Amino acid sequence: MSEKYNPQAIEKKWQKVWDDEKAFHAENDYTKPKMYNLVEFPYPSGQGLHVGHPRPYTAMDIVSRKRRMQGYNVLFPMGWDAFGLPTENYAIKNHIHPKIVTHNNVRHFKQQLKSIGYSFDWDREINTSDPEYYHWTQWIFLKLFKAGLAYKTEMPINWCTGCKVGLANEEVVGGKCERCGSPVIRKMQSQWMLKITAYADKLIDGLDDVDYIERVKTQQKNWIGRSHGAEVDFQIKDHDERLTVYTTRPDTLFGVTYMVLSPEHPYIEQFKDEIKNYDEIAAYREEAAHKSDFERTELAKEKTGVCIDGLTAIDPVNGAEIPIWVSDYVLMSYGTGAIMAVPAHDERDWEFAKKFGLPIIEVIKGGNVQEAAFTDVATGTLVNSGFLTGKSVEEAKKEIIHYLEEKHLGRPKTNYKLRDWVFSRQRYWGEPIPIVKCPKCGYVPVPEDQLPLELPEVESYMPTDTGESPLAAMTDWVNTTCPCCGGPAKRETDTMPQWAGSSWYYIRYTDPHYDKGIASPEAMKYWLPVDWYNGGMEHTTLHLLYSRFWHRFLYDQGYVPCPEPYQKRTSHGMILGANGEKMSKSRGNVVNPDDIVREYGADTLRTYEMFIGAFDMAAPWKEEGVKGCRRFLDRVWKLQDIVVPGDSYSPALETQIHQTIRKVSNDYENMKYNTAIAALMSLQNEFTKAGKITRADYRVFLILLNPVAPHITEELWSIMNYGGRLYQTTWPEYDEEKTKEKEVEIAVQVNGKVRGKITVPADISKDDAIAAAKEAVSSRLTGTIVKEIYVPGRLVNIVQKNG
RNA sequence: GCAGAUGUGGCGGAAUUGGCAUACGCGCAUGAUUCAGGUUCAUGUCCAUAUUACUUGGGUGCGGGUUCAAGUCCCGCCAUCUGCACCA
Repeated sequence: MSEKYNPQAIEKKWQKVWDDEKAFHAENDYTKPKMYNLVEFPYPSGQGLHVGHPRPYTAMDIVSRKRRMQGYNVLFPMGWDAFGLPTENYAIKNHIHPKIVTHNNVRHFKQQLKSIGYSFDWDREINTSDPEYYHWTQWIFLKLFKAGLAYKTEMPINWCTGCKVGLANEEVVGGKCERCGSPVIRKMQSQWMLKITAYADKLIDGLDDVDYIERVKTQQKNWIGRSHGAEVDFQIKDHDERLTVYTTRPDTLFGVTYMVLSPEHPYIEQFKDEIKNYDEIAAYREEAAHKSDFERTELAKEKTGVCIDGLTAIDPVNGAEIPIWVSDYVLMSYGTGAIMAVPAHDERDWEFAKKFGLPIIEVIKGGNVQEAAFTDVATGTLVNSGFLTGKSVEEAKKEIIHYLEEKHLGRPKTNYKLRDWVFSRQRYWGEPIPIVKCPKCGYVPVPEDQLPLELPEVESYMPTDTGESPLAAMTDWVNTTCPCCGGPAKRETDTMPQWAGSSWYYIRYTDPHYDKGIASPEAMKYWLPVDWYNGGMEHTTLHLLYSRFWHRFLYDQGYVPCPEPYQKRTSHGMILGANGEKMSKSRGNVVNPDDIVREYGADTLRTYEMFIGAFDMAAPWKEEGVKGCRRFLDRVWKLQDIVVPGDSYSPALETQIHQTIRKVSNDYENMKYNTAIAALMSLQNEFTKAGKITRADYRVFLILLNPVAPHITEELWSIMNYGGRLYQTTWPEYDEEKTKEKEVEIAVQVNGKVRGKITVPADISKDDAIAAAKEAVSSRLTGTIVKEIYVPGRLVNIVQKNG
C-alpha cells in the first residue's frame, strides 16, 4: 500500500530539483525550433497574488511544458511591472521609499509564483524599475522624440482642489477626490504626448497579419475608430472666418438645422465681443469643466446647451442661416470640436433638437423623423436635398464631397477616435523623462551615453502644490547644463506612465542583460516575434495597442526584425468571487492562492484553475470545486497500488487511450483545458473501475497530466521507476486508426423525435443503417414514409406523414 | 452613452460547429466501511408524469422564423458582465 498523497512535501522537493537542474532554462541555441510564450507580467502590489493570476500563468505553463516535451526550445519568462501609482501612494502614506516597498512586494510575489511550480526561466527575470532596464525605456523615448513622435501640449487633467495634485481617473470618485473628498476640476497642464495617431493606419492594417482572437481585433479596430467622412466649412455670417466641422454623413448636408460647438471651442473666445450672451456661455463652460468626457457623453439622455446669441452660420449648399449652439455632448478631443447637426438622421442631434424645439428636416426617406432619428444608411434615398434628391446615400456622399471640393468648401477626411497618448505623470515612481529644458535651445534630449537618467532620492513623494512632480523640489537634480549650448538649464521633472515599461518588456526577455541596446540583434532575430501572448481583455485597447505602436516604431527605425510583436494573442476570463462579483478587497471576496496551496497543494490549485470553466470566460471561484480536483489527484495517486506489468496499453482501453492522447494534445493547444481534464478524469475512472492499470497505461497517463499537475506526476514517475525525469520525456503520439470505434450507437428518430437506439458497425452502409433503424421502430411506422436521413455515426431520422 | 462579450439542471460547466441536450466535476439522496463524525467506495440524480415496464410530455433568458432536425442559423426584445484613454 502506498503512503498517503502529501503534496506539501512532494511539491517543495520537485521545485528544488527543477531549480537545481535548471530544468526550464531557455537555451541560446539558435539552431533549435523555438517557441516564445508570454504572459502579462504582474504589477507587484502589496496584496500579493490573488487566484486570478494563476489562471493565465497555468494555461501558458501547460503549453510550455508540453512543447518542451515535444522538442521545442521554449522561452517562458517572468518579470515585474514595478512602477506604479499604488506603490507610490503606499510610500507617501507610510514614508517608505517605493524602491523598498517594490523590493518587498517582488520578493513576496516571486515566492508565491515559485510555490505554484511554474516553469519560468528565472534567469531572465526583469524589473521595469531597475535602472538597467529603464535605461532602455528612456532610450526608446529619445528615439521617439528624435523622430518627432513626442511633443508637448496643454491637456486637461483631473485636479483636486483640496490636495492640489493631479489625480488619476481612478482616484476621482463621483467628481470628488478619493482621498480628501474635495471637488475635482479639469485643469490645463503642459504634458508630454506620444503621437500614436500617426500609426493609426499601421496599427489597423497590421492586424491582418497576426493571429489574434477576433474580439481583440474588433475591439482594437473600434478603439482606433477609423472613419471616412468629410470636413465641411460653414461661413460665419458677416465674418471672414469659417467654422469647420467633421462629419461622416456629408450626404445629409441639406438637413442641417443647427451647429454645435464644444464648450472649449476657440471661437467662443475669438468672437467674445460679438456674443451677446457671453456670460451665460462662460458659465456653461465652467460647468462642463467639472465633467469628464465620459460623463458628458453618458448624460446623453439629459442634453444641455446654450444658443449663442450673435453668431450665425451659413449652409454652404443652400445658403440657409443656421443657429450655433454650445453643448457638452460635443467633445473638443474628436474631429474639429464642432459639428453640423442633422436631427432627422442622428440620434443625439434628434434628442437635442426635441429638447430645445429645433426644426427637424427629413433628407433621407424611410422613417418617421418626427418620431425617431432615421439612421439606416443602406436603404435610404435622398429627399429635400436639391441636386442630391433621388440619389442613394452612397452616391450622394460621393457627389457632395466632389461638389464641396470644387467650391473649396470642404474636403474628404479620414478621422480616428484614437487620441494621442498622454505620456506625462506628475509623479515620483516612474522613469524620468530624459529631456532638458534650455531657455535658449528648447527641449533638448539627454545624450544617450548619459542614460540611464536615474531617479534621485527625494524626501517626500508627494507632488508639489503647483502640480509638478516631487522631482521638481530636487533643485540639485533639476538644475543642470544644456547638452546643446552648455548654458544653465532644467531637467524635465515629469515621469513616464506605467505603460512605458510594459510596452517593450517582451524584447528585453530575449536578452535581459545586454548592455549595448534593447537586446542583441541575434537574440531578437531568433526569439521574436512572441509566438503566443495571453493576457486579459482589459488590456486590449491600452497596453496591447501601446506596445504594438512602440514595436512598429522600432521596426520602422530598424531596431527590431519584425513589424508585429505578437504573432498570436489570446485572452482569459476573469476569476470572480464566490458571489459572482469581481474579486476586490472592498468586496471582501478575495481568495489568496497561498491558502489553497497550503491546504490542497499547488497541483490541486492548478487543476482547479484549469477545470473551472471555459478559459476565455469569467468563472466564479468555488471552494467545493477545489475539493473535487483534489479528490481526482488522490485517485491518480492511488492508481499506483493497482499497477500490473505490461509494456502495452490494456486491450479494453486501447481505443480510449489513443482518443485521450489526441484530445488532450489538441485541447492544450486550443486552450480547452477543462475538457482535457474531463477526459483524463474519465480515463482515471476507467482504470479505477477495471481495478488495474498496466505500467504502459500509467506511464502515458502521467505524461498527459504532467503539464497540469507537474509535481504529483513527477513524483509518481520517480516511484514507478520509469527512468530519468518526466519533464525530459517525449510527448506521446497517438495512432489515428486506433482512435476509431468498431461499433457505434446511433439514435433512431421518427419525425425528429428519438424513438430508439441501435448499435451498428462503424462502417455500416446507409441502406443497412436505415433498414436496421426501421426494424427498431417498426411499431411506430404507421404512415407514409416521405424522407429518410442518415448521418453516419450519429442518427437515422425517418420522416412519415400520417393519413 | 459608445465598444466588446455572455445567458444551458440545485451549482461550475460539456455539446466534434445544424444531428441523441446536460459529458466531467460539485452538491444532494440511498447503501457499504466506521463506535461516531470525516474520509473512502458503490448506486442514483434535468423537470413533470406514469410504473414492480424501456410510459408520456416539456425543456438551453423571452417572443417570432427557417429546417426532416436548432443550445447552435435569421429577425425582434430582456438581463448580466467587461473596457472607455492618469489603476494596471
